[in-house]
Amino acid sequence: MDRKAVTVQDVARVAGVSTATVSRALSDPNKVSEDARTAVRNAISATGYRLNKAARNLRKQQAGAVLILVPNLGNPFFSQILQGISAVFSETEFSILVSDTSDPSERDLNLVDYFLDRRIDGLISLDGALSISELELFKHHSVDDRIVFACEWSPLVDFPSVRSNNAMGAKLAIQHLYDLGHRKIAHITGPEGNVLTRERREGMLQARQKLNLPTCVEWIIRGDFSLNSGFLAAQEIAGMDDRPTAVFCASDMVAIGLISGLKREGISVPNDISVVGFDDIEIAEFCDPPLTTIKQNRVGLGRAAAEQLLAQMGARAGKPDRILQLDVQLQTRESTVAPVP
Amino acid sequence: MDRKAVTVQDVARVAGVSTATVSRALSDPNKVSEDARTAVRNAISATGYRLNKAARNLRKQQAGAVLILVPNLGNPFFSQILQGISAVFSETEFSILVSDTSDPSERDLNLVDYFLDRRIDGLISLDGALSISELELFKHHSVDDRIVFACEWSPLVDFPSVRSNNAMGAKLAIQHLYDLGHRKIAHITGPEGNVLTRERREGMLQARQKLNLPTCVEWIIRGDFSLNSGFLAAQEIAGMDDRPTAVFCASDMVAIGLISGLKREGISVPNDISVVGFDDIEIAEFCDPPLTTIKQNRVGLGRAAAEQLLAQMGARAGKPDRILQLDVQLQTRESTVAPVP
DNA sequence: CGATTGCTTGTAATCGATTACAAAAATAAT
DNA sequence: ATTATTTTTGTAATCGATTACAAGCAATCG
Repeated sequence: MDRKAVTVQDVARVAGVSTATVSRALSDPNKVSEDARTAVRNAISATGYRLNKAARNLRKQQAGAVLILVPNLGNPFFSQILQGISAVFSETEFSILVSDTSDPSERDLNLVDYFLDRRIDGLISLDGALSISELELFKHHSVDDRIVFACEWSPLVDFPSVRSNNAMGAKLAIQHLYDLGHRKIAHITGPEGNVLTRERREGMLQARQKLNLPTCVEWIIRGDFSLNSGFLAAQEIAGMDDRPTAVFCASDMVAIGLISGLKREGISVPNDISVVGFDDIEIAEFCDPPLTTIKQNRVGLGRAAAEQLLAQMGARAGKPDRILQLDVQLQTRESTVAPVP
Repeated sequence: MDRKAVTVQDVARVAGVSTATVSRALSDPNKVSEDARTAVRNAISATGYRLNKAARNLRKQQAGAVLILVPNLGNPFFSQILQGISAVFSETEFSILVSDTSDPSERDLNLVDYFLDRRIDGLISLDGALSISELELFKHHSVDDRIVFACEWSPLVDFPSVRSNNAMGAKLAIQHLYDLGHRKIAHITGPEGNVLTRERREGMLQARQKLNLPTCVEWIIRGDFSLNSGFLAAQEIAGMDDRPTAVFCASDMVAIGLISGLKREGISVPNDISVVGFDDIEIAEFCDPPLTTIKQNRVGLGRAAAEQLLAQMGARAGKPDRILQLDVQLQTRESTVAPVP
């Protein structure tokens, strides 16, 4: 670190070739003769040469990094997607920067500045709630072809996106409860304005309609994906005249909060009320009772998003501009049973 | 993005000064006259100039980034520390790179290469299990003064470290159980070789000795911080001739798995056995029963580690604390009660 | 045999900001 | 008024890799 850096110049001198040849030997070996190639290789190991990324980035006008926008780093759900993304990029030249959009100290920095400052070459956003002005800036500076949404997405633009089939998940959940014999099914939603909330609620309403299930507005309870919102919903349900026999929750966290709350109200799960979650977080299996839920392939989702971004950054000509929807599965456990007659 | 970049040259021309003055106006404004400063400021907004990080980094021989090593990104415990780290660095010039040490694809790359390739200026490791060869390489290339451990640390070296007072946590847990009247207290450890496992076990043994509690080897059960290891430990406990009346778990996840497993065995928490966790993860409050646990200040820990690294890198006036130990608190909930006589 | 093509190589400009050095201007001191 | 000192400024070298351009050389072709 301290000793003066070894540069291509040094390698060139030792190898008895020019710097251009060294550089070519590194980036595109077939452009160089066999002799030169081995000479360079030897010189590199003799000198202990290491390529300087900053110099390359400056010359090539790139950053060598991508930014991952996470709504909440403290949420295990997102961090597993991050794991998938990380796995893909670790095999490339790109480093990954991580930024938490819930962090107010990051909020003052315009996202597009990351691009303009040449700090990143691409962006994966797990946050669908980017402001319209931010999104317009992306287009205005024409960096919109280097952005991918993962998990969540913005309904305001048609950027490429990788997501789970949320509507399908909702349908699987409702169908499962229906098959068990439930007819009075409640739903605890996610936060208003969130695309996942919308997709899951729509999917549920469609399934409900198709099965001719009664729809009681009281049974659609506003939540926000959090443990606490589930806990609060339990009180609401406990106070209902016409109680549902099953509840489909927009997330596992809500479901766990709900179960905790229902117990507090003296209502047993699954005996009195069946509960279905969404996500299949790790802990779902160890709840009491173990949670029936909709399983998302989070790591796969991250991987797919990363691959998509790499494709876009590589082949700028053919932009697939697609929406990739990953299937979800019903994971049956013990929080759902047939209703007592 | 596409249009030719605006450089200091352009700003200099518009402002009617030299590039040196522009650069100085940006990095050290008091080195420049008031007139020049405003002229530069105006020229910058007139031209829409943005500083090119790659060029600066090249010239200043730095990377403008720090690497955060996380043992497992999918674990919410670590990601909250990350949140604290992120909050600090977002106010600086540094970007944060994140790498998952459990990811095999990252394993082939020597960590010290990140430094040698000038991709990072500093490193925060949440993983205490770095190999001795890796640690020696750090010293050999004298980058060891730009490394900080957070949460975990390596007993093989004396790099600066920010950690929770794990022994204190263990003592608080044992004392709490003792005060409730428990005398037969079991412990489910973390994975062997882990420093946190060691600290928590030692702290527990010390507290136990001080209180003159019986120590039955059977009551020290090997775990690995995971839900499943807690679940398995339940079976072990159920099969004991002399059952403990309380269990202190090395992590909340273990505790939750344990409670789930005990229920499966027909053993009730807290009526038959009291349980204490460690970490106070968000869900601990919503378990059934809500979990008594040792609360760590994870975000604070991340912040402290970040501040420490900044101090070491010289970017900030700093405290030279080599080892910073953060206090932990007992969080009493309903998983612990007095034992039935 | 001269001309054309293809492969390999080297020279030198380039990416954009920083800074050593020296000169110029402004201020203080004698 | 002159010298010494400080402040402000500009010129040009520098960081290290990439690549446009041109040239050298051998092989192929008519």
